[in-house]
Amino acid sequence: MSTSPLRVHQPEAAEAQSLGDRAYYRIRELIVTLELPPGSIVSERELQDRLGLGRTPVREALQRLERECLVEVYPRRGIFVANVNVLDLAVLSEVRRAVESFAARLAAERSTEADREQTRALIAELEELTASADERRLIELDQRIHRHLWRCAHNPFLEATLDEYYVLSLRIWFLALGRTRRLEEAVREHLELLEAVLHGDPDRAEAAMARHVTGFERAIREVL
Amino acid sequence: MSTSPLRVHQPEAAEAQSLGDRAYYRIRELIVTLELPPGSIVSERELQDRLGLGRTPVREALQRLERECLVEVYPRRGIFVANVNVLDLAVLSEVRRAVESFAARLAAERSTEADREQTRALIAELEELTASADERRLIELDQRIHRHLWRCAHNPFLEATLDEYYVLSLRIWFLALGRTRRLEEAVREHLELLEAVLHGDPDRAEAAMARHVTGFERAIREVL
DNA sequence: TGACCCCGTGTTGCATGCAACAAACGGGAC
DNA sequence: GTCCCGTTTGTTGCATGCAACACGGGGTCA
Repeated sequence: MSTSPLRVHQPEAAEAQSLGDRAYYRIRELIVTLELPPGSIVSERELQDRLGLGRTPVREALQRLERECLVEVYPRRGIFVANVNVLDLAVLSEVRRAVESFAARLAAERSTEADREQTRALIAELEELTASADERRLIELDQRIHRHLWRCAHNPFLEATLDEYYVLSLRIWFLALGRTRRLEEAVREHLELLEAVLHGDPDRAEAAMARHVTGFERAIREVL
Repeated sequence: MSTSPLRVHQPEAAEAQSLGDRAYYRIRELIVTLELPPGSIVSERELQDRLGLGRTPVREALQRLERECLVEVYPRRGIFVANVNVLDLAVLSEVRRAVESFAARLAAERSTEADREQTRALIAELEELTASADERRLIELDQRIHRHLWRCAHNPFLEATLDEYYVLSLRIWFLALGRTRRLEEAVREHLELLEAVLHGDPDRAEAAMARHVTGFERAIREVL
C-alpha cells in the first residue's frame, strides 16, 4: 500500500517544508487513503513513532486536520479519525457543486495560453486512458484535472477552499473504491469539461462541472 | 477602543474554549479591528504579554491565522499582520459573491419556522435602525445578518467557509471605516435580501446577495 | 570612505516536562 | 453477585528550554 503510485497531492516543496507541514501531509494521506480508517483512534504518541517526528509537529498537524474535519479531538480522551456518513457526502457535494462550477466558469474565462497548453495535455492523457481503466490511475488524473482548473481560475482563495473540500471528497471516494462503475462516464464528463474550458465557454464549463460533481455524488452514494 | 461595543463575533462558548481558541479569537479581533494594523510586526512574545497567555496557545493561534491569510510568518524573522491591497478585495469579493449568493439561495429554500422567526426579528431591527446610522452598529448588524443566513442554509461546510471569508472582508471594511457613504443602500439591500429569504424566493435571495456583495466591494474600493 | 567580517540579539522551530483530567481496573463492602 | 471507590494508566493541554537561523551593529582592513 505504501508503494502505491497513488498519492494525495503534496504541494510543491519536496523538502522545503517545515516538520509540521510534513507531518500534516503525511497524516492526511494516511487518513484519505484509509490506512487510518474512519473511526479509528490515533494518538499523538503513535503518530510520533510512526512518522519519526516529535510531538510538536504532530500536534500542529492534528489541530489542522481537526479544523478540516478529518479528525476529532476529545480533550484528554483521544483523537479519532472522523467518521463518514451519507449525509456528509450530500452536504459536501452540495458545496462542491456550487464552488467547483464557479471555478470552472472562471477557468473558461481566464485561462492563459500556458494554461490552455496544459489543458490540451490533460485532454490527450484522458483520451489515451479510456481503455485501460485503472481506478487508482483515474483518481490521480481526476485530482490533476481539478487542481489544474483551480489554477486556471486564478483565484487563490478559491483554490485553497476547493482543495480542502476535494480532500474530504477523495476520502469518501476511497471508501467506495472498487465498487463504483462509472469510469467511462467520468472520463466523458472530464473531456467535455476540459473542452469547454479550452474553448472559453463559461456556461458549458460550469454546467459540465456541476454534472460531474453530481455524477460523482450519485455514483458514490449508490455503493456507500 | 477596547470598550467598543463592536466585536468580531466570538462563537458560542464564553469560557469553555481552550486557551488556544481564546488566543485565536482575541488576536483575530485585534487584527480585524486594526488595533494590529496591516503590515505591523507581531512577535509571539509580545502577544504572550499582551494576552497573558503562554507561548503554546499563542503559537497555535498564529498558525491558524496564517492559514487564514491574516498574518504572514517568516521563519525566524518575524510575524507580520498581512497587508491589504485592492487586488485582494477583488479576488475575495469574487468568491464571496458566488458563495454567499449560493448560501442565500439555500437559506430561502430551507429556512425552518424558527429561522423565519429570527429573520423577522432582524428585519424589525433593520427598520428601526435606518435613521440613527452609526456605522459600527451597522457592521455589527451586518455580521449578525450574514451569520443568520448561513445558519439558515443548514450546511456547516458553507458556514465555516463563509465565516473565514467574512472575517477577511470585515478587516477591509474597517480600513474604510468612516469614509464610506452607502449605509442606506446597505440597509435596503439587506431588507430585500431578508424579505426574499423569508418568503422563500431563492432566485431573488441569490440575486439580492450578489448585489449586496458587489455593492460592498464597490463602496470599499472607492475609498481604499 | 567603503566593503567586509564577527558576534550579539532577537526571532521562530522543535523537543520535552509537568499537570489536569478521563477512563479502566481491582479490591473491598454489602 | 453487585455496587462503590481508590488507584493506576493513558491521554491531551500547556509551559518551558534549547537550537538554528536572520539581522544589525561595530570594528577592522584596504
